[in-house]
Amino acid sequence: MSDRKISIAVIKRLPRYYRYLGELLSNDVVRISSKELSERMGVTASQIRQDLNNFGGFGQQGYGYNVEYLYNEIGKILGLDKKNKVIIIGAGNVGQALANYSDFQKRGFDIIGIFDVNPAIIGTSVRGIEIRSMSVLEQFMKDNKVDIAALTIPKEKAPQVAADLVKWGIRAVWNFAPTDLHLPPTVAQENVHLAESLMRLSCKIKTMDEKMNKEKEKDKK
Amino acid sequence: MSDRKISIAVIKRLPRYYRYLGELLSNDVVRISSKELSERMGVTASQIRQDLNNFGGFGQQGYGYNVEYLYNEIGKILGLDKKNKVIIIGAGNVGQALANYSDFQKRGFDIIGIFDVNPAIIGTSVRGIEIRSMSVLEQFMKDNKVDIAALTIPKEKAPQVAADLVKWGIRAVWNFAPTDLHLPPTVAQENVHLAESLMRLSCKIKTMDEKMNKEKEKDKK
DNA sequence: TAGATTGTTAATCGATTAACAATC
DNA sequence: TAGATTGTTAATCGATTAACAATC
Repeated sequence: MSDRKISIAVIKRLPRYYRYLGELLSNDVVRISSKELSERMGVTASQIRQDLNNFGGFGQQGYGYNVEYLYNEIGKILGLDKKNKVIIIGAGNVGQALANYSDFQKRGFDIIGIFDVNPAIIGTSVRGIEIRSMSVLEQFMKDNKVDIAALTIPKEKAPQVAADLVKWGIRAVWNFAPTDLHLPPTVAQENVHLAESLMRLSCKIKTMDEKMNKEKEKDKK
Repeated sequence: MSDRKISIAVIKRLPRYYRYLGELLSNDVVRISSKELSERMGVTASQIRQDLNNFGGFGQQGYGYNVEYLYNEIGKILGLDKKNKVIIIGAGNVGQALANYSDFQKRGFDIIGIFDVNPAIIGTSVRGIEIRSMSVLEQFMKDNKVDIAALTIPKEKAPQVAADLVKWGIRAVWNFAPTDLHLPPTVAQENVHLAESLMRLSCKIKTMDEKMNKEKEKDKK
């Protein structure tokens, strides 16, 4: 099997393929060619074939790709064929939003615990999951094989909590705190930095303004 | 001035520079060299100099960069020197989380309206902002110069609402719905696809497992 | 068999890194 | 002036696209 190292660029695109294939599947489309998929997705057919070939030949010459098969194979690559146990650290607005987001459960991500330091909410429930005290987190980690921790806590606390989680055997950190965590290379990491996303959006508005101004100037001449 | 087209790769990195410079600034650091910044951020000094030079010479040979000046200049590039008016479409969990996130206000993003279709919550307030009916959105857009709309609504409704917003003059869409919006090239767009981020995380766990298994096999020999 | 479409190699493009002259 | 560090050009690297032989 492939010793090829899958580039981060390819991994970034996989969930989007998965989403499009899921839609095709629910529309009862049986087969699709890289050309047709490329037109729907707005990418090149070449890229699709190149990407998929990183994982082995999923298609068939003269036919294309079987939608259901390809959907399932990409699901396996993404690790969606087995359950992941998730805990949420920080039951603020974002933490509660994650807990309430049913799509995650559907994809095999089971939220098995929510933790917070605020005594006012410890003991209450979100979606049937009790909010526990941070003081019982270590014991909880010993009792449960937790895969993923979503960090929705203030940036000041995030590095220490992340270090503790690593010590207690976490396998992946989904970081919503606006700071960079320095995790060992054995622990997977994904950052969701909403403030940065919003700044990029603002930056893009500015770029567009300038582009339009330039075009106006050109029109004048 | 520069006719250079700023690549999307550079724009993606700018908010992170901005964050690090903000931290240096609050630690009263006056000047910094690309070398020192590169060590803190885990990127090459070459890349920092290359990136910053897209926008003109912010540094000084033999000295480095003035932290406050550079911070403000990048802020301007990101469009943070002027206020942005933001509305939130969809007052569910994510919409409410955004409304409650005070960091945005600090950076000049003013949330001036929240909209929803649910009669049970229309009229109530989040952070002092009244939740309005979607039926008054068109009039609201006429009365207010809205820059950015955060879409935190189900994916089925997102394309139509986005099209309406474009018609009514929105300048940028911050899309949280798990679907691709096809906006005209004059409207800026940023997608936050949480489910995709979580899948990538799961994929990375898998990749690490395989890597570790391979190393174990090697150790056996 | 003829047509279609993949898998894969080669060519191109763009982004990152290295190197160094310019200059504070 | 000597040392430091930028701005910028050149070299390298990796990712994307094009092309086409293999094959269903």
